[in-house]
Amino acid sequence: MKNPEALTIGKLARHGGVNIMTIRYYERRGLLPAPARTASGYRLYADDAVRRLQFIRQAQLLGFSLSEIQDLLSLRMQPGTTCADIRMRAKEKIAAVEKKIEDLERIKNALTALASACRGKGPTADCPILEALETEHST
Amino acid sequence: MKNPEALTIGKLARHGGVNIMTIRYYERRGLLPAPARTASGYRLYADDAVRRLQFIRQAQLLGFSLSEIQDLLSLRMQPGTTCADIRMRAKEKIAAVEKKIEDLERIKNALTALASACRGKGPTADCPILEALETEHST
DNA sequence: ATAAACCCGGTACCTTGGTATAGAGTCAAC
DNA sequence: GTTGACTCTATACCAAGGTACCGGGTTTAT
Repeated sequence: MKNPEALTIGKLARHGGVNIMTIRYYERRGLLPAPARTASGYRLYADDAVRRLQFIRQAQLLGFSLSEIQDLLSLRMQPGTTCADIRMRAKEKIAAVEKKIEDLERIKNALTALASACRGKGPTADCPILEALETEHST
Repeated sequence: MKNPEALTIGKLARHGGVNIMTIRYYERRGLLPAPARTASGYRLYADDAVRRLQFIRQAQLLGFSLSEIQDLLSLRMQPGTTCADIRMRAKEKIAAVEKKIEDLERIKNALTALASACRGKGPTADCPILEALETEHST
């Protein structure tokens, strides 16, 4: 290991704040390219692996699944892909997030209605929340 | 099968709009009590099984996990449990849902900012979305 | 020169909420 | 009296995103 910029898997992991196994997992999934190896088989990563890992982590934080990230990464590689293609993925994700928020709002409203119907006194036999759960009711 | 209110598993499944396997799965998980059996081993459900299945389905729609539903069901059984105990579960769930909504709002805002920074023109090399993903950035 | 720390591949395991398959037995109808 | 629909148990499999273990080899530091 004479190359000063080469990282072993452990260093890359610490750098990126992830587990070593996660890195190997990403490689198996095709999210990280297979790196160079030493004569004894140790993985050696160049600096761009750090950026790549960063990319994956950030995209995950923004709600992209690993498959979607794979898609973004391969889009980026393909010549002919434009900024508009990427932006479309972002817009789709925004729409999906908005839908999820709406679903959760509906759930929250239903739960709030139930909780406020319950005086919080008495035995469970009289609990309006439990009663409501036993009967069909469009959320 | 002489009991007019006894349901085979298939009928219960159709009644509740779930798969037969799902019912057996719920039984294994302890969400549905083990029903009576015919001499040949067929499950025979009474009417309350329909209500129980309903309960599970409704609670799921409100965002409760199967474990939480199990908790609700056993609470209901335990003498001494009050309406307030149930209401507390509902309030906790409301808080969890609110937190999830906040997380998603933050994600949505970050994505929206990225998408609006992207003019949607040019090659991916200049895409501000991809650039942003490669650099640390608190969402 | 030897112990500690690191890395290898392969496989199995975890969570959540189910679904599928196989091989066998049972029930109802014609 | 047999065909077809139904049910049984047990086991395996799915997505998603990892995590853990095992038995071994390697590198580094003292």
